[in-house]
Amino acid sequence: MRERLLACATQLFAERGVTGTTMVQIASAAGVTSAMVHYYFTNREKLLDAVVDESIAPAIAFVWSGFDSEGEQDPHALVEDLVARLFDVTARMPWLPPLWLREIVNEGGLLRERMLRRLPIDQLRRFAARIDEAQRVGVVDPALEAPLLFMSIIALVMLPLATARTWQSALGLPKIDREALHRHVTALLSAALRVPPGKTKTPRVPGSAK
Amino acid sequence: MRERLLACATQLFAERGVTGTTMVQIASAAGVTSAMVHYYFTNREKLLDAVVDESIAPAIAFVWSGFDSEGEQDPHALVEDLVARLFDVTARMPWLPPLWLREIVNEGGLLRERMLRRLPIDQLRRFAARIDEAQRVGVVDPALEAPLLFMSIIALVMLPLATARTWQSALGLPKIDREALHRHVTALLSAALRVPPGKTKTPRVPGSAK
Amino acid sequence: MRERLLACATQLFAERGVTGTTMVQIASAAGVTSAMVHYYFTNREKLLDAVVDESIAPAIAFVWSGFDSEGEQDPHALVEDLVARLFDVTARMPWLPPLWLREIVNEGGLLRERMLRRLPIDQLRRFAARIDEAQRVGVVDPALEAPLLFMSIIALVMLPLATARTWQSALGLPKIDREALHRHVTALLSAALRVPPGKTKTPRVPGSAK
Amino acid sequence: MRERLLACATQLFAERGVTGTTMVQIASAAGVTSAMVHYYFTNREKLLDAVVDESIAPAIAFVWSGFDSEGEQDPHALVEDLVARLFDVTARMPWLPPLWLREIVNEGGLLRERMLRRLPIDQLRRFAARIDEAQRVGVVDPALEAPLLFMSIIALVMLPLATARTWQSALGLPKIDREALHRHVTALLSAALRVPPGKTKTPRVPGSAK
DNA sequence: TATGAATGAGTCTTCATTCAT
DNA sequence: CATGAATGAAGACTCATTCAT
Repeated sequence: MRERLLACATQLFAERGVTGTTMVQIASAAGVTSAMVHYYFTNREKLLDAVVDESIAPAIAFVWSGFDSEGEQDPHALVEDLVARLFDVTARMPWLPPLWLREIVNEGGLLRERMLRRLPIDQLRRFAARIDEAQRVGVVDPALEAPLLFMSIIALVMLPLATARTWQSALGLPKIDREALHRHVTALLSAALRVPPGKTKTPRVPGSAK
Repeated sequence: MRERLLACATQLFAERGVTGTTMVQIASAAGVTSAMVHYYFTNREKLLDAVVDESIAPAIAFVWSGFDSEGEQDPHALVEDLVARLFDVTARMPWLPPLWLREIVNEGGLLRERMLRRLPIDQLRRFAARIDEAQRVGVVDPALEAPLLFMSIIALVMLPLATARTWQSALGLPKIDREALHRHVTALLSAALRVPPGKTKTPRVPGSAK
Repeated sequence: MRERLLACATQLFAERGVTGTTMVQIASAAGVTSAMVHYYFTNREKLLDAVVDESIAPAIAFVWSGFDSEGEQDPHALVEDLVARLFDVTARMPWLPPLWLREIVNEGGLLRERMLRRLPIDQLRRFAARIDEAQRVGVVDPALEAPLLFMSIIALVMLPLATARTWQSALGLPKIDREALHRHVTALLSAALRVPPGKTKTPRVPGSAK
Repeated sequence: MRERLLACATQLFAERGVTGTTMVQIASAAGVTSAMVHYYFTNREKLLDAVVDESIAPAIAFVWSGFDSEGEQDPHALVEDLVARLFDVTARMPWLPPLWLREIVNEGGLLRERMLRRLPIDQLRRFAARIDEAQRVGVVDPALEAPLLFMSIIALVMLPLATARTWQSALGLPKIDREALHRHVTALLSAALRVPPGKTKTPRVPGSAK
């Protein structure tokens, strides 16, 4: 029952936003009384904690899993892998993109504070560091801002996925196809990382010269 | 007073979300009673209408202004111009990115329905068409999905801007610098559009052969 | 303007009840702002006073006018005259019956207290006294309760007139015709007053015997 | 609790009118919070529905009960019976007369629409038809308007009962005595129905002549 | 006279929360 | 575990009233 309620809460938070979802709605989505939600989570606040800890955090952890272990990795493969993991996790948890955009990324998002503490800051920093190094080595276009790249990746994947089914189709535009989006983002990013022909220069790897 | 209230409403909607903002909050942000908000807007619904019509729609219109007139334009310049306009408008209206992300792009956003009717669908479609043609002509990397490109641009610019001041700085990461972001996005997109060296082929312009 | 507002107020009070009518409604019915109503009447309370004093009281006074002067009068003619005056006044002031029923006769009516002070109690009492005497003299059926007769008359005339146009017609019953109602009430009352054949006895007028 | 609230609501509606009664008043009359009224009735509108359906309609139904079954009935006895039932029901439900007058009979009454659908129109029509026939047969004074008679009866009984305790006593007139009123109305009506001596003629029963 | 702007109190309604069962 | 009954606080909205212009 507890998981059921948690799932319903997560789902509804993604659909209607946290502020827009009442305890009764969550309860009746799970087929029980709102008193049950209090029985299991005591509080609205504690329910939000649970959603962050038990729904969102694991999803994020998955995205970064495998980043650590794979010691020296080609930055291109690294990014490609990251994108793949994002598509993987959002396929299994379609509530992630809207929830992420609305309640975590956004200023004033209600899950933000809670999520901040759980973000893999170290990994984010290491990711930026690795890109930066790749730029210095001349494997990645130095025009990019290494610290901003991760957010760009997130944006490219998550935002289109967060726009509901109705969005594009309502405009008469083609519905977003996950496959197409995956190809599109991968193409876009790999082209963006690539060092432009003219700029190719001897990598200024520290110690490489002499 | 009316404009003042509208500005406060827009601002608060961006900060706390539409559902998270009460009439009293809007009123007292403007230094008046909540009754005044009803005096000028009659309704919460009508207030939302006004925010869409008078705050958001003009901002969006600006982004697309100048798209029509400039008949035949190089797609690279086109994209660059679009990005520039996005940075221009968000500099003057910093509430736009969070509001856009939370209440318009997102599934279940409360301004969504209202905004859908006012979106420049024709221009969106023409933009996609122009990219598509540029791909056929061989001026833009054919690996990209033309209909998705616009959303990618929006995502790359808006999402980082929507993450509040606290976001990155809280992580110990460098605060997002608009200038840096502009350079970053421009670099990323121009690299992405560029046709990769190997792929360069004779443009298959319809009717050009024979 | 003052009279205009008073007329609108009276009309609306009759249509929607006093509690159901707002100052703004009255004002806009007269084509002005609600501030004007306060300008002329200072208060909602004072407006009610004015409606009672200047709209209702005169109407009631008219009903009783001519009762005093006509010294000794046949009770049958007296009742017939009363009914006639009721039909006369309600023809000119169609708002009277609903207002009377809802706000004056009824327990908790908002104009009640105010009207009580202005009711021609003396005349009511004299009317009852005269009927009573007529019963003792044997000109009116002694089975009737003299003190209740006046209210019966009011009821027979006012209540049907207070039922709006829609009432009877909505039921598929014939719309109430003032002429028919007048005939009906007159017939009903004159038959009711008449001393039944068998009961006719020598009038027990005090002092008449000897 | 639900019945308690319903009773309080009905009572207060009768005393102060529907518009003049707030949810809080009803709630605190029952010793609970206004939220409870919403708990049981969801809505003010639905509360009004409930009052009509569960308080008023049954009372009205009782008045007409026994009208159908008694096949051929003397119109005089019929009217007498109707009056008796009206006195019966109002003795048990003293809120009926004021509520009836203010909110159902009156133009703009708030329970009107709701009650219209539940009125025993057929019976009203059959009642008029029966009186009409009695007039043709010569058993009832033909000067009366058959379709108006029912309303006259209602008026004669309900209006005096609706005038609160304070009404007559405030005027120094004797308080209305139910017994006296019953006798008075019965006497008045039976005299009114009776065919006047002179007019007695051979009933023009269809088919009786020849 | 007449208005528009402004307010404070009050009304209906919703919702998180509690608690006895 | 699960519910129904109950509450208090808050939110949207209305309305009488005031006042400067």
